[in-house]
Amino acid sequence: MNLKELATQLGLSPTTVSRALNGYPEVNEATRERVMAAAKRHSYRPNTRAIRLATGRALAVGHVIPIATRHEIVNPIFADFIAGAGETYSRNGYDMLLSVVADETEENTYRELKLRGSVDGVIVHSPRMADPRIPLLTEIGLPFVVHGRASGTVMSYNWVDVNNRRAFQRATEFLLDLGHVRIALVNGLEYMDFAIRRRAGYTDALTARGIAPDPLLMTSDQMTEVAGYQAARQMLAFPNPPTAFLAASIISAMGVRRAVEAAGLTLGRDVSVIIHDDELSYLRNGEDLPIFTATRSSVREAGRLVAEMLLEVIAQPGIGPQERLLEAELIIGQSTGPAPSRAD
Amino acid sequence: MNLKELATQLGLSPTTVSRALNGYPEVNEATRERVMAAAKRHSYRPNTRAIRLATGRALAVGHVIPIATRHEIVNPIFADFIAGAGETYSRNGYDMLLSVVADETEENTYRELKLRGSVDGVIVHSPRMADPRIPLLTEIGLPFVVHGRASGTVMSYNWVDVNNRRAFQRATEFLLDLGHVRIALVNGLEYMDFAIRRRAGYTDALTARGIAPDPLLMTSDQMTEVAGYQAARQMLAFPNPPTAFLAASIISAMGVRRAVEAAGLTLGRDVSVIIHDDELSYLRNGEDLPIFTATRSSVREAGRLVAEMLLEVIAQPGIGPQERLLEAELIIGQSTGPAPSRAD
DNA sequence: GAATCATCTCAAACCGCTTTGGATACTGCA
DNA sequence: TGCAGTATCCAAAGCGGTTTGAGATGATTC
Repeated sequence: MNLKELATQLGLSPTTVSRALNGYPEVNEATRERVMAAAKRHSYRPNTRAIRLATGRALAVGHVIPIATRHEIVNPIFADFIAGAGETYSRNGYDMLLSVVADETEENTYRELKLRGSVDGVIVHSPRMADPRIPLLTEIGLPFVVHGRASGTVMSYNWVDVNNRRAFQRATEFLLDLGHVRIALVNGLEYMDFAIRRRAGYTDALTARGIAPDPLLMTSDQMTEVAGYQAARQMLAFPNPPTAFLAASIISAMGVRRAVEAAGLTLGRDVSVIIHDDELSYLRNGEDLPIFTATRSSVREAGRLVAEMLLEVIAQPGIGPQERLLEAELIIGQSTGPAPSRAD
Repeated sequence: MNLKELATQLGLSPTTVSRALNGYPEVNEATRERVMAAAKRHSYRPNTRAIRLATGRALAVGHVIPIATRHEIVNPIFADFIAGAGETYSRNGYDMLLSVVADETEENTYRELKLRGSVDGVIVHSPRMADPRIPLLTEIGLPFVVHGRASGTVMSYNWVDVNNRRAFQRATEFLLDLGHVRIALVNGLEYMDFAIRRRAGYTDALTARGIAPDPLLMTSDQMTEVAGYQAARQMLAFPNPPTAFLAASIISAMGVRRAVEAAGLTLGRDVSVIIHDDELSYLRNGEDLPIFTATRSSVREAGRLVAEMLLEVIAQPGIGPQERLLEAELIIGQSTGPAPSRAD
C-alpha cells in the first residue's frame, strides 16, 4: 500500500493525502480525518526510501566504530553509550547507522558517508589528541558531535564530555587525605584524550601537595581486566609498592583487585582503589553499597546527551558550537580506607 | 556530483554511465574505462537514497535491541557480537541499522521496519522459549536469522547457535571427574533459551552420575557481576556449600570470585569455577594461561556467521532454513581443581 | 548491395514520496 | 452584483538513480 494507491482509494490526489498525513494546514479537517482513518485502516506507512530521496535528508545518524586491527578490542562502554543514544534517535524518528571499520579506514568511511548521503550527521567516538577527524568532518561539512574532547584542537566543535581532569584530581585528593602517598595510576591508553586529562588531574593533585609523580606508578594500557591485573601485579611487587590505585574503569579495577588478592592483600584495608565508574549496566558498581569508591558519570546518559545535541545541530545548521561539560560525582565505597601505617 | 552531471560531462547518457559503473556487459570497454576514470576523478559516489528507491532494496539489515524497561540492562556480549556482524556488512556494502527500543514495543518495531522498507532483513537477538518474534517475522515476510534458538518452536527458521547443552554437560562432567559433588549453577535468566539448554546439560550430567540436581544450587538471574556475587555468597553460606560453580558468563564469574574471596576461600583450591567464555574483547579470560576453566565460543565469530547467513538468505529468498550449530571448546584454566576432601 | 546480426548507446518510464505553482469554489464586503 | 480574499485541492515537476525497449552503427553473410 503506497501513497498513490491510498489516494486513489480515497478519490484524492497524492498531494492532498501527503499533506493531510504530514499536518499541513491547507487541507480540510474533515478530509484529513478521512485520510488518517484510511491510512490507519490499511496500516499505511510512507516508504522511508522515498521520503529520504524526496526530502534529501537521510533521517539517520552514523556511529563509526573503529576496530584497531592489532588489538581487536571493542570499547566496553560502547554498548551502554549506544543504548542511550539509540533511545534518543528512536524518539525522534531517526535511524542509527553503525559502521564497524578497521581503524585505518575510518577517515575514508566519513568521506563515503558524506558522498553517498547515507547520514545527516555522525558521532565521533573516543577522540584522541589533536584528533584528525575533527578538521576532516569540518572540512567535508558533515555535522558531528564528539563524545569527549580533543586536546590540541584549535577550531571549535560540538562536544559532550565528562570533566575527567577534575574527577581524577578529586579522587587523588581523597586518597591523599586518607594518608596515601604512593598512589598508582592505572590509566587508559594515553593517546586517548580522556586518559590525558585524567593523568593531568592526578599529577596536579599530587604536585599540589608537594609529591612528585612517580613514573613507575603510572601505567597506560587498554582498559581490560588483564591489563589491570598485570599493571597492579608489577607495581605491588615493587620494594616500595603503592598503597592505593586509581583505575580508569571498573574493568581494569577487576584486574587490579585480582592482583591485590593474589598478593595476599585485602582491598580497602591494605590497598585502596578508586575507579572511574561509567555505570555500565552489566557491571554495576555494587547494589546499594558501592564496591569501589568511584568517580561516577553515566555513559548511557552521555549517549542521550550527545545524540540530542547532534539532532539539534542537524536541525539548526546555523547554531554555533555546542559544548557540554558533565561533572562526575565522587561516591564512597568499600574499596578505600586510610593508608596502612608503614612498617619500615 | 551526480549521475546526470557526470553523464553530461562525458557526453554520454545517464544510462550508459550507470551501466558502465555497474559492470553491465553492453558497454564498450573503452567507454567503461573513460567513465570509470571520470567517476574517480570527480570522486563520484552514487547517492544511496536514490539507489535504494530505484532498486527497491534497503541495502541494510536491522538489529533490534530491546531494553527491558524494568532492569535496564544492555547485553554485555552485544558489543562484540555487533562488531563481528558489522565487519560482514561492511565487506558486503550493507548498512547496519540499530533500533534500541523498549522491549514491549519490539514486535511493533519489526512491523514498522517491514512496512517502511527500512531493512532487507533482521537479526533476532537473545531468543526466548517459544519466541513470538519467530512466527511474527515469518508471517510478515521479513527475512531473519536468530542468534540462538527458541525451544518450543515448531516451524523452521534460520539460526546460528552454540551447543550450550553439550558445553555445560561437558563442564559438569569435568567437575564430577574432579570429585565435585555439590556443583552449583549460576545461570542466566531462564526464559532465555540458552539458559534453558545450559541447565539441561548440567542436570543431564548430574543425573547420569546418579546425583539428583539440588534446586538450592541452581540460580537464574541477569548475568551481572552483582548477581553472580549474591548468588555465590548465599550458596557459600549454606551448611553444605557447593565446592564448584558453573557460571553463565565471565561477568557473573567475577562476582562469584568476589564472593569466594570474601568468604576467605581460594579459587581453584577450595572452590572450583567453570565459566562460559564468550571471548569478550574487553574481558579476556587471561592471556596465555586462562584465568577460568571455560567452555569457549567466540561471540564475535558468531556475529560474523549470523550476518553472513542473513545476507545469503536475503540474496536467495528461495533457500530453505539454514542452521548452524557451533561447538564450544573446553579449556582448562586456573580456577578448577580436585574437590577438597570433606571435613565432616 | 541488401538483409542480418551484434554491439553500443539512448530516451523515457519508473521507484514513492515531497513540494511548487496553480486552479477552483466559496466567502465576505463594498 | 462584482471582486478580492481565503480555503481546499490538484497536476506536474522534481529527488537521483535503475531498467526497459528501441534506435543507430558497423560488421557479417548471402
